[in-house]
Amino acid sequence: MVLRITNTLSRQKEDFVPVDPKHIRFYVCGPTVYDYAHIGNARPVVVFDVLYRLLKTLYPRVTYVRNITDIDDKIIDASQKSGDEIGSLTTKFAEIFHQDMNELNALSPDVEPRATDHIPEMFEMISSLLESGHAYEAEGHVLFCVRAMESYGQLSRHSRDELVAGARVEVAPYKKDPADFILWKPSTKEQPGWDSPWGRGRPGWHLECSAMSAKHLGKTFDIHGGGQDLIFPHHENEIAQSVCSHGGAPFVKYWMHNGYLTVDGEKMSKSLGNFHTVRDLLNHTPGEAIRLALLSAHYRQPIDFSLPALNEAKNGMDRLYTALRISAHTKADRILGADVQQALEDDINTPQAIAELHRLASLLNKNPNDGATKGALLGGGEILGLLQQNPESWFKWGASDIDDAEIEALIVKRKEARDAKDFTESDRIRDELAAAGIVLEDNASGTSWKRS
RNA sequence: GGCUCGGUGGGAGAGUGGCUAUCCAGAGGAUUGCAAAUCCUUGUACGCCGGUUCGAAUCCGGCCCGGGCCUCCA
Repeated sequence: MVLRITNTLSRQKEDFVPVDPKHIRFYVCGPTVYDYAHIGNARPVVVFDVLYRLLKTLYPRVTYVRNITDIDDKIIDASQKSGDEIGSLTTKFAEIFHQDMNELNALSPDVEPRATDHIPEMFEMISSLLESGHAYEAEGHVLFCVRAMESYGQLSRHSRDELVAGARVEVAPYKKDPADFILWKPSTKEQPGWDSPWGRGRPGWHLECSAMSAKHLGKTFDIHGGGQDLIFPHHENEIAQSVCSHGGAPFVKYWMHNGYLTVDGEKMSKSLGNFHTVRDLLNHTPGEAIRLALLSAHYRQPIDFSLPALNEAKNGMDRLYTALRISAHTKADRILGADVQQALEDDINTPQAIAELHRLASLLNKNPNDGATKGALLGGGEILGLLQQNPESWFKWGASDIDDAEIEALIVKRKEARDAKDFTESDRIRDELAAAGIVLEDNASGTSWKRS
């Protein structure tokens, strides 16, 4: 079986044929660091992390690039509101982003370029576009001229003529056509800026990804991912900039886009108050449960995120970890089973892969000494970025009024009561622990416990 | 209006031209001092109408309903 992925360019599932099978290169649009990451930001990170892990098992070398946008008008606004300098603001939120994504078991990309480190590359790209007649200067701005690109609109299937003809917002007076977009814009004295051949200013939003992907992956590379909402205009404009500044060289072979995340059935937004930051969720749910929730629907489907859904994901992880706990003394070598691999090779079908994990868990529950099954469960978990800790620490995760030593002491007391057939006392202790959120499980090897 | 993605059992959510998805919840049973966990058994399903086919929830056409995008957005 070969890897198959749905390519937004064709809207079809295609066999993945690498540009260079010895070296896979892919790029995902990363965060704009001006605030805490929300759960919607986490979805592409987690989804493309699974793709990254899969590619690494299939090919000898993979370079994964995910940028950090550290110059943007939203950042400027946040800086003015908070009074923090832009540099310290972006450093702070980039660090928070890293911590949060680490809690979700997302691997670091191989390269994590920052926009502000690539201003010279952006200059180069703008110059090239001006020279080739794909861009023009107007009132301190440099704009991409959509009319100069015959194939503009292919990814989003927008007709260039329609985009040129109609616009639903007021068109800036310096634009030749409403669909033209900014490559470089002037900065006031208060705004951050760089001296450029076109005056002091800052880059337009789309430019950085074109400049950074070319620098770190080359003009033509395999996969570019991001959220569905980036198809237009962001990715469409990336294609325009890259193709036109690279003499028509193909840009990206496979475009992948993850679906939207809603919260309680409604689009997440600050005004609706249904806004979950990853950090908030991590305060009362372990990262792997959040990760499972994000992977429980196929990446292209919309996913509704809610606290009950999150709780169900937690239960799902509990079930998988229970099988590992039952087989704790079984030696196993981690191995990626064929069923999990095939599920993921089929357009990253994570729900199918998770179902396979559950099948393996059932097998292991029936036969805890089966090292091969345990190895397959661990290996399948690994490629999904799940089951990365030992079961005991999983079940002891969380805070309660009672600490581990007290729990253990009460369990010893309960055992003494049970040995003496004093079930009134042993049940009283169990109830006391239950009231504190501790659930006991008696089994052949003794009593284990977990925080519920 | 243009583009686009969907409508599967109580809930979540895959998949396939004919064969149990899986998980949660429900029912019954095994096990247990009683539980918990686990195991076994178990009900209700593929929006509507046509067509192709020996056979369609799965392919084709039409219709109904819902979501998203159309220059802030993962």
